[in-house]
Amino acid sequence: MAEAASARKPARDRILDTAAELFYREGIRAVGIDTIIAKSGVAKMSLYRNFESKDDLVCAYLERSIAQHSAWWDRVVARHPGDPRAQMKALFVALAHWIDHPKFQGCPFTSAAAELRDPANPARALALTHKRMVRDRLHALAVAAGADDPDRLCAQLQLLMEGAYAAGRALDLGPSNDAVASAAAALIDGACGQARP
Amino acid sequence: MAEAASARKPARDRILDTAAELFYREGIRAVGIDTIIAKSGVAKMSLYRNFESKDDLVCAYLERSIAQHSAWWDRVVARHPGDPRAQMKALFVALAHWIDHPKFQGCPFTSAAAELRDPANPARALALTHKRMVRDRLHALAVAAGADDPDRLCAQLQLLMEGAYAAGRALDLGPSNDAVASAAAALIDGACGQARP
DNA sequence: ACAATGATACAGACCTGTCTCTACCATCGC
DNA sequence: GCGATGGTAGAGACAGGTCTGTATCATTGT
Repeated sequence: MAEAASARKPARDRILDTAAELFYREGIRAVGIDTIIAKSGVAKMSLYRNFESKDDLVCAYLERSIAQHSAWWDRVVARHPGDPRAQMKALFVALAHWIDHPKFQGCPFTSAAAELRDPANPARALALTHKRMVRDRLHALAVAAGADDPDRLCAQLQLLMEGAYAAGRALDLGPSNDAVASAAAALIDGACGQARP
Repeated sequence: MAEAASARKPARDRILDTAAELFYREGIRAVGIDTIIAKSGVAKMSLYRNFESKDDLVCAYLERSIAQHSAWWDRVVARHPGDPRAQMKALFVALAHWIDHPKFQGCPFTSAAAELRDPANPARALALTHKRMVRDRLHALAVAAGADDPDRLCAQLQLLMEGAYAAGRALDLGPSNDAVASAAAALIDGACGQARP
């Protein structure tokens, strides 16, 4: 009776799962509607009954990715309650691990913004809004850690974060995970003085 | 007798100029052949007589960009002969300026790699080869500057470089130019000990 | 019987690449 | 001098494919 889990899920979920995997792995513009419906075993009308358009599907994909990223961030931060400096460092260690994952293909939001240049594209707006949210979170951590210049530390760390995404498998620049965490630690320690361990 | 310079240039140059501007500003996949020939005032057959295919044109665009980037690098480095530490820092200061230029739209090679995911695509290969060349150059500078761990410093600096490209206008993360140069200086000085000024 | 879904055909737009035809202009034979 | 010739380039039609999105019909599970 019970089939494979994927077939039991409602059509909308199967579509979104397939679209997310393909969009991330092969790019948004490179993946057509026909490919998505073929790979998810769904009728085209089931897709267009659940999503207004491809753009709408792309937005749903990005929104789900934002939620996943946010949950990941919360999980990492929760491992060092009350210690913002350790939280920041842990984020970069976790990022380094994610970059080494075989399925890693760069930052989905940066890639989406690179593919969708039209400033009016709602998917692009989603990606940019997310980046701004990450910056705000980093900034709050920098303030909490007592950085001498939180703005600067926050900007530096986001540069590093973006660089780590870009230089990972997306550009296959070899093992850079060590460099990510060490550079972040150097910048954090340098900016927070030697106050409170 | 003498017309505008643009009209006097041979067709191939006009095509390449137009394609480079459009590819960089709007993305490679977003710009079609018809747009290029319309904007450069050239016949379609003139394009296909000078370039085998669109892929070939994309490769020519990237090759020219590589040459321009290489010349830019040489110019910056030449300002501090025999002083690799100053050369590295100057590269990041120059990069910060370039990021603030109104026409800046991210790293053309990173964008190309994000748009062209097929590993067999020759344009993608060009972009990745160029990134590797940049790393080698950075590595040579790190060695010449007497870094304690040149591999690590080189990796960190390239992370920073990629991050600066990604976090610039491409993601409009506000003024980060100061952060780029200061982070680079902090990493360089930290890695080179306090030896030779 | 009914609602959701699969399958498929189709319309309209766009994209790459080919083909034909014409115009211009420099060079060469005479 | 001067007309013929050949190379370069503009204009536009066209073929073949792909993409998004719609409409129609069959199927299945309850």
